[in-house]
Amino acid sequence: MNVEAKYRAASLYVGDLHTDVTEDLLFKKFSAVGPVLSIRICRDLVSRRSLGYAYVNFLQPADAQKALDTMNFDLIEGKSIRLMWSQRDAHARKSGIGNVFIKNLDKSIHNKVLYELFSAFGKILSAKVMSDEQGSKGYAFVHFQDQSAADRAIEEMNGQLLGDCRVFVGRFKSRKDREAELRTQASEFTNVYIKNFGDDMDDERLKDIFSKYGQTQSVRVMTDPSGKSKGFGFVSFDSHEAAKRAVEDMNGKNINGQPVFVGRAQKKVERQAELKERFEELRKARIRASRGAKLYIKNLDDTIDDEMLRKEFSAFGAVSRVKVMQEEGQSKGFGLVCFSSPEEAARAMAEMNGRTLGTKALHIALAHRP
DNA sequence: AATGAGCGT
Repeated sequence: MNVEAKYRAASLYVGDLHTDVTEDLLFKKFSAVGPVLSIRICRDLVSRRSLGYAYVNFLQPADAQKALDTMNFDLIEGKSIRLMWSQRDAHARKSGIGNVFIKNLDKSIHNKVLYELFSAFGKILSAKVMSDEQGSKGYAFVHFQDQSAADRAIEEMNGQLLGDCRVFVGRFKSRKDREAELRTQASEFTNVYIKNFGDDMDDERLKDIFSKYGQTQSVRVMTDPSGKSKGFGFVSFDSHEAAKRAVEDMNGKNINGQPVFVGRAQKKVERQAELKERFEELRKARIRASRGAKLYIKNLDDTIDDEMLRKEFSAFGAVSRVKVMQEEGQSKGFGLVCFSSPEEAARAMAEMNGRTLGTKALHIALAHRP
């Protein structure tokens, strides 16, 4: 074995390091196992800030093995370090072979316990419970060296009760694969959401209306505590084809004399994510629209308030917002006026800049940050 | 509910 290969065999990767951890500290820690040839904490080229991982190069491979066996998940600066053999082949690390995803993991289960639980199935390259300042996030990854070990772990562990939770254990899927899978599931929906049918509705009648599209599994009109319809409900069909027909045929049709919305039922989180995204879009659009349409006004007379400012500026266009900045009910002497277009704002600035309002001459500029 | 991050001299 040449020199390089020999040292390679004694190199450990240390991940999940606190950024304050120094070479010195690591040297002291790992020297307790055996002679350390070198330590390298990887740092940002410019800021020199730790990237949160390091290499520990032992002189003897046996010492590296010993460190791996005895120091994995030890806490440094309160963070559990993750030890692995240095594996420089990116494909070997990222192929996903042998990688297992675990969710619904009892929060009391930490890295070491996870490692011990799963090492029964084969050699583990890396194990990690995802966590934040609050502790475990309830999901984890165990990367086995061999796919066969991963398969055994899935077979044996999926659905087991660990602590108070029945864990899910399955093959790891990349984000891309996972998203594709979710899209496929969504496209094969069987559950249908119906809204805007008013309060004159019950399960039986809703079932009557939708049964013509296929066999239903469950039909439910959502009600308030007094039992009154909330105007929306769900119909779950046996087949996707039936659900699809129901959506295609019923969406926009009248029930109780009003057009109803009929579409794929979304999960709550999915719906929330969509609403959030839509809200974000709206916010961005508003910012885009207000670019160049917002005036910053200084040297305001103390007596000028929102209403007066609005009145003065409305002559130049549609004022969407006015605000005289205040502190303890007292004008701070400056404010903002937003128009619906940059043209209106420019006109207002040309006409009003320097004009006296009350006792003082206005100083107007375009507000830069919308 | 949740499908990482991470590889140098």
